[in-house]
Amino acid sequence: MTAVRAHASVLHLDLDAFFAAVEQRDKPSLRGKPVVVGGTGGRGVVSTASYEARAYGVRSAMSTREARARCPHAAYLSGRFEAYRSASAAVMAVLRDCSPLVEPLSLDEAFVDLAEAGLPDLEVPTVTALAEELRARVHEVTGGLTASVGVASSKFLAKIASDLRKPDGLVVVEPGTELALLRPLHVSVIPGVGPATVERLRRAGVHTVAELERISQEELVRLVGKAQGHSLFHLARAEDDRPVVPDRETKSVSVEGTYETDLTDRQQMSAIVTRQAGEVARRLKGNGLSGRTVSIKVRLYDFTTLSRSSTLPAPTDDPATIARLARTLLEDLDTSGGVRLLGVGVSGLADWIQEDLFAAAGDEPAEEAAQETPVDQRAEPDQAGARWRSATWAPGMDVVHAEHGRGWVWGSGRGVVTVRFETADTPPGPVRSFRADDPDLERWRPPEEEQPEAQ
DNA sequence: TCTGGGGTCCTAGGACCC
DNA sequence: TCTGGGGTCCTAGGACCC
Repeated sequence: MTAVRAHASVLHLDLDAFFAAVEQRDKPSLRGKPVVVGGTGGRGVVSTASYEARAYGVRSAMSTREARARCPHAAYLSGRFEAYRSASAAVMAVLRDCSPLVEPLSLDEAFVDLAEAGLPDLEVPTVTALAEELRARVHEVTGGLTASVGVASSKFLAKIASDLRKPDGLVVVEPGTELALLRPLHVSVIPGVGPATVERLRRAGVHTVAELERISQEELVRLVGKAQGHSLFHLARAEDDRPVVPDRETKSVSVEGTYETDLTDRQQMSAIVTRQAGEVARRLKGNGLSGRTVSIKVRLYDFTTLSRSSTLPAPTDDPATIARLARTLLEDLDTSGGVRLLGVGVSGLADWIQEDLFAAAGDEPAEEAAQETPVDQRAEPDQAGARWRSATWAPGMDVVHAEHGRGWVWGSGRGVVTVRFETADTPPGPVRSFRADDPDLERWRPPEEEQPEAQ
C-alpha cells in the first residue's frame, strides 16, 4: 500500500512567483522591481511577492500593511485573474501534451505522471531531459515565465524536490536516495504540516524528518490524530503511493468577503449574503452543479469564526433558495459587536441531478418523479429552512420561486424546469414542465387567481 | 484598524437506524 | 430495567494549502 515507484516518474511543476511574474511580464516597467500582488485595502494580505520584494522580507499571507512597511517602494497590485487563468491554461496544455495524467493543484502547480508520457525508459537522464524540455516550453508559451520542477518516485518527493532549487530550478531525485534527501529537512517541508502540527511535534522533541522517523505510529496518532498520524508515519519513511489523479471533482463552491470596516447593520448583512448567494448560484449553474448543503461563514470583529449550515432534501442551484436559507442561518447568529467577514457556500454537490432530471424529463417528467418518491418533510417551525421544507418534496426537485402568493412553486434544476403551485392546505396544482430556455417559463404564473380559495 | 479568498480534509458529537 | 454495538448522515470547528 505504501510502496514507492522504482523510477522517478512523478513530476511536480511550480510556476515561480506566479501572479507577480505575470504582472512583470505584461508591464516591462515592473521588471527587476519589487511587485506585490494581493489585497490592497486596509485588510488585505499578500498573495504573491516577486523575488525582488521577498528580498525585503515580504511573504505570502503577510498583511499588506506589514508588506508596505517592509517595502514601501514596491508596486502593489490587486491582481488580474483572467491573465493568470490564461497563462495557467497554456502551461497545463503543455503538460497535457506530455502526458494525459496531469493533476492541477492550483493555477500555478501540477503533478504529471511520466509513466504515461510514452518515454523510451524512465531512467534519470531521460526524465531529466524531458523536465528541461517542459521548463523550456513553459517559458516559451507563457512569454517568459519560469517554472521550478521536481521529479521523483512519488508525489511527496517530487513536490519537495521542486522547492529545493527555486526559482527556475530542476531537481531529479535518483531512486534510492529519497531518505537521504529527506532526513535532514525540517518537518515543515511535509505538505500538511503547518504551524499547529509543527508545534505539537516540537513539544515531542521532533524537528527534522529523521527525528520524526524515530516516533512510533501509536505515538504519532496520539500526538496529531489518526489520519495525520498514519500519514506522517509513512511520509517520514518516504512511503507514498498516491496516484496522479486528473479531473478531481469540485466539492464546494463559495464566495466570501472581508469588509474594510466591521459591519453592524443587519439589513446590510442580509443584502450582502443575498448578493453572495446569487454569485454562488451563478457559478454553480455555470459549472453544471447543484448542491444540498448551504453554509454561511461569519467572522466577528475579534476574528472568531462561526459557520452554520443547513441541508436541503434535494440539490439546488437556485439563487433565491440559497439566499433565503443563508439569510435564515444568519438570523440565528449574534452579530452585535461587528462582523468583518461574511460568506456563503454550497456543498454536497451533485452532478447526478442532471442525469436524474433528464432521465425523468421524458413524457411526464417531474410528475412521475413526484409520485414515485414523495417525501413529506415537516420541519420544526423555528428550524432553518422550515418554510419551504414544510411541503412536499420529491428528490431531484428544486425551488424556482418560493412563497409565491400563499403557496410554493417547485421546479427542477438543469435543462428542464418543473413548476407546480401548492399550499399547506390545498392539494398540489397541475405540474408543468418547460425547457429552461422556453420563454413561456418566465410567463408562467401560479393559477391562484383562477382557483377558488380553498380551505 | 494585525490576520484574503477559494478550496480540501479531518474530528467529534448527536441523531437515527438496524 | 439495564445494557450493546456499528454505520451513516448532519453540523460546527479547525488545520492546512496555494
